[in-house]
Order: sequence, then C-alpha cells, then structure tokens
Amino acid sequence: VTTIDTRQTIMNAARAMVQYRGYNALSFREIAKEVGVKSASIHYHFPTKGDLATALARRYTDDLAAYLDGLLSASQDVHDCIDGFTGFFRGALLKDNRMCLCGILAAEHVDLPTDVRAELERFTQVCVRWLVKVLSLKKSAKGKAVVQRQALAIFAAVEGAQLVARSRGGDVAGFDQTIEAYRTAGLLP
Amino acid sequence: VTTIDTRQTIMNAARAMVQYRGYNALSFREIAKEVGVKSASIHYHFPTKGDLATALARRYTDDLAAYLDGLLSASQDVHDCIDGFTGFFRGALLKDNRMCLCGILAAEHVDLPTDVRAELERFTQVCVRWLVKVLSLKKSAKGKAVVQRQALAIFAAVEGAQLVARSRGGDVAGFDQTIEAYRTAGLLP
DNA sequence: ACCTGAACACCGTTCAAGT
DNA sequence: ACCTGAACACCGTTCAAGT
Repeated sequence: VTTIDTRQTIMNAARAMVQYRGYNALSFREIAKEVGVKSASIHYHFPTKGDLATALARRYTDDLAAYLDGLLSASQDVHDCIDGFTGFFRGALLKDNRMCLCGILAAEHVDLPTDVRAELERFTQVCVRWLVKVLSLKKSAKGKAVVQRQALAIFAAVEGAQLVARSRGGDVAGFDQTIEAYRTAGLLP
Repeated sequence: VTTIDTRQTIMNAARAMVQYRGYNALSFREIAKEVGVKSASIHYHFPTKGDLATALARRYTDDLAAYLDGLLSASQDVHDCIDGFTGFFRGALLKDNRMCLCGILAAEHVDLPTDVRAELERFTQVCVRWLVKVLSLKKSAKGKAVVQRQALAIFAAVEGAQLVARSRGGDVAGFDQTIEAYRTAGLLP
C-alpha cells in the first residue's frame, strides 16, 4: 500500500524513540521533524504525550501477544517457547541497544499518566499468563500459585537481564550468558 | 554538626529525585527550590547535569560497597549475606517506591555522559565481585567463570525484580515473592 | 568563594487561524 | 479533516555582575 497514514508514521517513529531513550526524553518536536510536520500537528493525532504513550504500549502489547500465541501454536516444546520468549528481548538489544518498550517505561513509572500505567500492567499480565501456559506443558506436581510466581520471576529476571546488558552498552553476549545462567540454575525450564 | 555543606545538600536532594524520577526528569530548578538557592548556583557546584549524576553514582557505589563489606564481616553465612544484598534493593522500594540509583540510570543509559556510564559499570562490578566472594563461601566444584556468570545473573535478576515491582506501583510483596522464587529455583543459594 | 538575573535554545501544551 | 505560528511556562547552560 502506498497510502501514508500519518498516525501510524508518528507511532512508528515514537516507538523507536521511546525504546531508545524513554518517555521523558521523547520529544514531540523530534517526532515532527522525522515525520515531516510541525509539532503542533502531533497533538492533533495525540492530544498529550500520555495519549501517545498509551497507544504505543497498547499496540506493543498486542503485537507481543500475537507473537507469543504464534510461538505456542508452532511448537509445544517448552524449550522452543522459552527461547522464543527470551528472543523477543534479545532482539530489542540487538537492534541498536534498544529496550523493551514496557521495560523502559517501567523505570519511569512515577512519571506516567494512569492510562499508560494500566497498559504496563496488561503487558506484564500477557507475559505472565503466557509463561504459565508454557510452564504447564511440563507436567509437574507444582500448584497453580507456585507456577504463577515462577512465571513472574522469569519475566522479572529476563527484563533485568536486558536492563543490565543495556547498561553495559548493549552487551548481547552478556545477556545470553545471563539467560544461560538462569537455565543452569533451574529458573528457566 | 550544624555546619551546612551546600554541596552535600544538593547531592542529597538530587539523589532522592533521581531514584524517584530518573536522570532526564531531574531538574536543576527543582533542586534549587528544595535547597533554597537559584538554579544557577547549582551549576557553580556541578557545572553540568552529567557532573552531578557522576558524583551521585560515585557516592552511591561507595556507600553500597561499604554496606556490603559490613555484611560480609558481620556474617560468613551465605544466606545472611544474600538477604542483606536483596534487602538493599527492597529498601529502595519500601521508601516511596524508589529504585536503585544505578538501575534507573541503566534504563536511561543512552542519554548519559561517558563519566556516568563508567560509574554504572563500577556499580555492577562492585555487586558482581561481592557476590562472587559470597558464592565462594560455599565450597563447590564450580569453576571461576561459572560463579562469575551466576553472580551477574543474580544481580540482573534482582534489578529486574525491583523494576517489575516498581511498575506495579511499588509492589514489595511481589518483590519478595519473586526473590523467593529465585531461591526456590536455585538461582539464589 | 559563592550566588544571582538575564539570556539562549530547548520542551509540552494550547489556541486561534488557516486550507 | 488536518495542519500551522505564536504564545505560555518549563528545561539545561552560559555569563557578566554582584557580595
């Protein structure tokens, strides 16, 4: 399609900027420059910065949910699924030392409007629920609550691995080693 | 002492602000208001925002190093030491949903001057080296490289637990559950 | 030695005005 | 329906000027 949807163009530019520099550093004037309009025009599509961030987080979560569902329908092997999960975060690092959109927003949590915070909660939910499904593929004596907590722990550990790798200049090898250490310890199946 | 050191007063106010809102949200004018001077005065003590952040990160790392050394000299029990380590991050959460100074700076890594980045690396080093010492208290057949990687993994996992807990509004109970899940899995000794 | 007011180019946001 | 210029109060930074 050659039709140009300004709204989508704005969101694409903004998503890349937030993953790279975060919410506070996101600039309407910079987006405008990249899109080729004036900054006041951005406000026509997204009245406030919070509205834009909410739309970004919503789309990001939806995209991840679709990706994860695809993984699970492609293979019921636990290891394949977990590799696909960690691969999502690895990919962000590989692409110019970028962070998970919701990971970097989490750090700026207190500066976020309530709508964005709600989307962050949903992102965590999507990850945790999917991880519970995957962990349940392996039959074990573990209770539901234990699996739930392990899923949240896996999510937190992977976000942390990305955060630390980023603070070391986008150290993808270090990220891989940390994930491997999680597996060795038994945190990852 | 009743002597007021403006430089220290600035650093104390700024540290709290960065742990709460991050580097980009840190405002010289806000600091000035809290300290009771004009914002131009802050620049007398710290020429740039990067200089201030560097001083903050340096002092923060030194304080942690002293705290960790104290832990290890107070008890050679591995569990006590690890509890002390995770307790440091737990404490930041408890105090008004604050983050580890270097954790939140890690998220803003690409916006940081080189000096601040160097201090972040040192913070990671201090944590990892101390964790290696603690892990080595337990005699095991593990090689040095393996212990090193486990230490980095523990550091990353704990930072991640804090990040996720914060994104859930300062969920200290969730943080505790995640740390407990790390222990159950065997990532933490 | 330490502080200040004023200026500069940035920022999000608003709004009347344009097509 | 979509865009814009101008204004507002913010921001870090600089600097000449004050004590």
